[in-house]
Amino acid sequence: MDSSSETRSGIHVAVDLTVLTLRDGALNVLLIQREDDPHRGAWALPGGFIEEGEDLEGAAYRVLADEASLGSGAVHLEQVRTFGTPGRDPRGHVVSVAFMALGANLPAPRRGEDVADARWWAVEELADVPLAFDHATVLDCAIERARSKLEYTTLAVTFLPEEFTVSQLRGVYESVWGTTLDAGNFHRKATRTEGFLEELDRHAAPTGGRPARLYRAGEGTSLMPPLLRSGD
Amino acid sequence: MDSSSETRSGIHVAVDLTVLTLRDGALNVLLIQREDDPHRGAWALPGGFIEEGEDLEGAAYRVLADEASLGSGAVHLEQVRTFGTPGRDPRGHVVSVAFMALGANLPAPRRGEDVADARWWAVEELADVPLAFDHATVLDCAIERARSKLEYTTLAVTFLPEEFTVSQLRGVYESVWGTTLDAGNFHRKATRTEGFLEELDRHAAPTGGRPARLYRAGEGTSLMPPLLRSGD
DNA sequence: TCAAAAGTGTTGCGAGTACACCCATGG
DNA sequence: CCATGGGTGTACTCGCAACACTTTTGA
Repeated sequence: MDSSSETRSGIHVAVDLTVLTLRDGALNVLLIQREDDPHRGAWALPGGFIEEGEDLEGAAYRVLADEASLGSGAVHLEQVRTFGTPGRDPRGHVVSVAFMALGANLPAPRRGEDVADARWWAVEELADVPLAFDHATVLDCAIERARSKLEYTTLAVTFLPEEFTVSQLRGVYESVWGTTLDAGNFHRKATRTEGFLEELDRHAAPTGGRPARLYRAGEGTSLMPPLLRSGD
Repeated sequence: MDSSSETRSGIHVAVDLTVLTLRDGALNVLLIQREDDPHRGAWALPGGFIEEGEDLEGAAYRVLADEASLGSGAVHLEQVRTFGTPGRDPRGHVVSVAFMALGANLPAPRRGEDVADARWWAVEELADVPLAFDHATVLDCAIERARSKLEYTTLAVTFLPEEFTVSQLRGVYESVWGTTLDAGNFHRKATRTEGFLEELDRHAAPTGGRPARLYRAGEGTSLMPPLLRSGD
């Protein structure tokens, strides 16, 4: 990735990543602080230009490794949308394919090359922070995609470790949606939906009450019928 | 658009369009027959390279005009997904942003430049036809998007003229989904869903039975609760 | 009068919501 | 014993599927 600020001729293709995880029960996104112009010092989504012969997903995984020091192991990567309005990048015409990456317990990032700083931000506290380029729009788009995919897919489990309790799963929904859900109804719905959860014989260590049974992700990927955000 | 078959260096960005309409109660897609290599003589989705400084949507509308002789008036254009696997185009590394365009009563296409032929195909009869590049995948992706968006948006009306009957609207769902729906239940659902339909005082000419009231599209864009494909 | 299409009524079922209530553990 | 969280039972409501039925036209 050429991070100089000179204008470049031709159309360039980039990927931008919205990396989401849960930290302390809040939805967090990984931002990097730009070391170079344009938008030097501003916070931005990790991203980079794709190289000739490189796959879009491949480029996304490369950026994940370079700028976020995250391996491809425990993340769910998915294309969101492509942004290509001329002028969105002052260096020239850049068409950027936005991805979202979801993971469980992602580590604090090491800062990569061309990056002044990198850290997790709670999406709630991000309202006032001006982001570089059109990344505020890209971020909104990815978050809305994640929120809606929780409704009709089993994607929520990607925010959790391999073994988890129903309460933890409910916590994912509550954190991502910013709502509260009825514990009993959620338990029934989650455990009775075919393919969502696989019951284990073990229990988690009690946290002040009755110990919760452990589950792991089931085989299914779609939730039918879906789990709807109530206050919609 | 350079349609020669020589390999080009650098990464190129294109748009590919899945233009859908209803003809004789069947979902049809517009394909063009390629005049030049690669895939000379094969049927393909209309598409073209974007020019520097050109918007993605702008490029899509330009292709619609050039290759399908369709104005931007009566089509709903929407981005679907971006395909960028190296090798999908033998000329070099081409990243293609797929769009779907939906319209009512779209005219028989004039063939544009670099196009040997252009015509509508019923998507049903397309199973055996080999398409150029990865366009079979792109087409499937767009059709599935259109099918699912009928469920939770008011998009179905874009397949109809400005004034239409509830039966015609039901016909859209039946054609696109390839199902049959209960006429009475559909009528209730469509007319009672807030923002979907706006009732007019006129009736359509009878077609062998009681004349149907005319409606036009309402203000709303989302269907809540959604209209689900039953056999899912 | 009959066929055909538009539109309404009715009933039963499946699923969600609210909330009461029991279960199992630690303090 | 009590507090806390896990998990179940139950009553109410809402929306849909099925399908019978009425309305309004042309032949």
